[in-house]
Amino acid sequence: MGKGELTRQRIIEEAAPIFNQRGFAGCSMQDVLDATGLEKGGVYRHFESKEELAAEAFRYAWARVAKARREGQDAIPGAVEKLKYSVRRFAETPGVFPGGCPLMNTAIDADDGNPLLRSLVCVAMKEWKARLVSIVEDGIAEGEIRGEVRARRIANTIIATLEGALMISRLEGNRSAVEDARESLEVMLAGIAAAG
Amino acid sequence: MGKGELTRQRIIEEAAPIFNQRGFAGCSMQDVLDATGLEKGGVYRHFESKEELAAEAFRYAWARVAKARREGQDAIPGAVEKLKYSVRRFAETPGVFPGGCPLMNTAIDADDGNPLLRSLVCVAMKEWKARLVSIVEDGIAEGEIRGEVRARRIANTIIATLEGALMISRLEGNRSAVEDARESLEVMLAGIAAAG
DNA sequence: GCTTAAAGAAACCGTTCAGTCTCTTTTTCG
DNA sequence: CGAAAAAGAGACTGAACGGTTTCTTTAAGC
Repeated sequence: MGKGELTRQRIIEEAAPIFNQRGFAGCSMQDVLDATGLEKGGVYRHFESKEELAAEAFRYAWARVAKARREGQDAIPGAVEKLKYSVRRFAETPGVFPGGCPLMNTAIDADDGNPLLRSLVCVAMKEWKARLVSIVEDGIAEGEIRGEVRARRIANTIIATLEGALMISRLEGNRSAVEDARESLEVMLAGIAAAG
Repeated sequence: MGKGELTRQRIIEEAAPIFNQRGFAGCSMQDVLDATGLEKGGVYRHFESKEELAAEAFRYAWARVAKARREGQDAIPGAVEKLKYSVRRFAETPGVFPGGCPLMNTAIDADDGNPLLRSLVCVAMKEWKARLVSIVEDGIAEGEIRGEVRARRIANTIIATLEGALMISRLEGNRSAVEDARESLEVMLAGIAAAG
């Protein structure tokens, strides 16, 4: 990797927390210059616009967060246990990235404009949901989860409850909401397991 | 109400949807001028800063949304039924106000800055949660809800799930997430009722 | 209807915005 | 080491920013 690529990556890594904390409109290029110590020319050599930088910053932030949340999940046996682990893992890592969840932040920030960022969030959401759906469907196929359980409903509920709880927790400055969400989701997940 | 008060109110009503859609930093005073048809002097006579206008706009937007969600709730008998009604009502009115839920939007927009807006959101959240907690506690007192149920956990879960689902639904452009959230919450609420 | 105060228009302020361009410095590679 | 290419500094552009001020118009109270 040449020096240029290295600088480009460094800009993304420095800019990502700022964009995540202040949003696209709330983060100026001057903020990025201050954070990186570069000048305009140094940044605009690597990105042709603020939007492109914001898009790369989101990609980076989401990759970091998604990886942290996924960590250790593959080793967990059983669909219900895997889902419970996902929930627990989310509740245990509310502060992996400065500014909260990039998915939620960018979704709210871009849902009434900025088609590029919006489409990136859409893809990220689809992937996360697909991962959860696939775990549920595996569990149904294995006879571990009751057949009438609707996988999409479970996935939507897990994502919604966790993300909503994170919003509350960040607003209130404590972890009670994510902990409560975790407990409620565990009860729900216990309820989808097949009898016996 | 004099003409001045009327104009002030009109500015708030016209500005609120824009702030809710684009966020504080993403909405310029020029946008407000365009929406109201007024000039700078006409707006700044009634508000001493953009922040004050944004605060009033949030107050207005949240009052409108909260009222719509609360509508008809008092007439519902029984704690569990009241909670179910709240959930159903939320799921039925995802688009009461342009730009989605002002509580979530402003929470995300202001959680890393803007203390004034942040504090207003905090109060709104506290009130909503207290309302739900009080319904659950009433249900426990009446023997309708099991005594070991933790009211705060129920309230946090309902708010988190609904708000998170609304975020997903708005991102995806359909109602499936809020419908799934409603179903899951109804199952949870059925589960807190006392046996018999 | 006249007077007075409120309301609004519009020019204006300094600052910051995203983005461009030129020129210098630093790599990189033969 | 030396030449070519890449990287970065930093001045500059014009537009948009939030906010102020002055002056004109409109509405309200007697």
